[in-house]
Amino acid sequence: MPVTSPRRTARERLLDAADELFYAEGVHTVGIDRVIEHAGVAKASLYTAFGSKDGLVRAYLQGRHRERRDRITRGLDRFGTPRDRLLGVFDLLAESASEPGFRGCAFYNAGAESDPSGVVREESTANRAWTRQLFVTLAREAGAADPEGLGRQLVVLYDGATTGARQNPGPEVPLTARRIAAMLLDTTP
Amino acid sequence: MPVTSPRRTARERLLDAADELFYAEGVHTVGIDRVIEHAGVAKASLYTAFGSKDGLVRAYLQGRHRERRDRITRGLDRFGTPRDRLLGVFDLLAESASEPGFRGCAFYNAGAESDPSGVVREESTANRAWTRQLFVTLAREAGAADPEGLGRQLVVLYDGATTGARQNPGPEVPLTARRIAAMLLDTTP
DNA sequence: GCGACACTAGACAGACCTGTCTGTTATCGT
DNA sequence: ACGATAACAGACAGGTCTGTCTAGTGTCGC
Repeated sequence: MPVTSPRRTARERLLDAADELFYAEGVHTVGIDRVIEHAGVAKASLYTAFGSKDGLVRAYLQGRHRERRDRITRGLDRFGTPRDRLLGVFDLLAESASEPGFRGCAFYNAGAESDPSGVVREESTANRAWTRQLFVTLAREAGAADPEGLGRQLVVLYDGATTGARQNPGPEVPLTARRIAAMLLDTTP
Repeated sequence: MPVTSPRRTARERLLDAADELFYAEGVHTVGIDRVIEHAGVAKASLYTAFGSKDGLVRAYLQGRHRERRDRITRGLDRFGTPRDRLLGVFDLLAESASEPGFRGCAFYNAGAESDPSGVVREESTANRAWTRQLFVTLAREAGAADPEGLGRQLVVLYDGATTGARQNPGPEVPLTARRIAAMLLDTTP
């Protein structure tokens, strides 16, 4: 098999289409037919690859989680000091929030109109747990006296920045959060 | 007519049912039939009173906005100093977030899975504008050097607290936001 | 008493949704 | 060459959704 498959598999195209449509319009609003049409794929291929719409939604959210993790961990490499790495999370959010098509947190959006039990909840808590742990770790590396407490505060800022940027796209809101985070770092060294 | 009407009108019962069901399960998830059944009302009554489901959604959001405004303005009366009044907004959120059935911001939840144009967007921006103005006013009364800037920061905290409390009900997250807000007030007097 | 009005009950249309099933075509390892 | 596998196209079933329409019921002012 070649390194880059000449023909993308149906599963990949489905996942790409789902990612695009689900994020832009919502997992509930977008129906199966829209996804398979956008992917150029037969309906049976979806059900052999993912089993159900729930399975596709789960794969979509898992992909969002993995991509977000990779983007952040890779993006933080460019920052030198622990302090800059911590604040860098907000810089990266400012970049994401400036890209066209930014619509806030995919997990929150998916969960807002789904029954709380089920696929969305699971993937959402996994994603949130990772974010929280990221901030705690960065706070510890930055020499915070209470890394757990500072991590909790940073999560509030991060959530607020994401929510605000959703209604108000652009880097402004995340950078406002970044400024508050910097103040937290400075006053509790 | 008596002061308290003996029989609640169909419109009122519909609005109550919509408020309960839409907030708990989402405007998109809950269908017309669920609402009229819960209200004990005929379908025609809904369409003569509100014209369409969109009309009912708009009335639901307007009611949420009005109730939230009243609860906050009334709730802030118990606080004395301008500083306490500003931080009191977070205390009130902590109380709301502790009530059973708290599910975060009704406007964000409704907007997460709706097309951006339309009813939800309009009511949502109205609600956000009011919140923002509230914080700017309170910041000014508290003697902030830059009320607009501080207001923006407080909105980020408020959004973060609401979002966090949705996934993690109880007073903890709003009180974390309150602590950060207090720090902002103290460091920029 | 009576007309206006608000409301109820429920059938119905037309659209859309998920999921299944049939049958056909193409590609690939052996 | 050939069987397995993957993917195609699309009809179909069964359900749910919004919104309309018909027809009947009660209540209130006058």
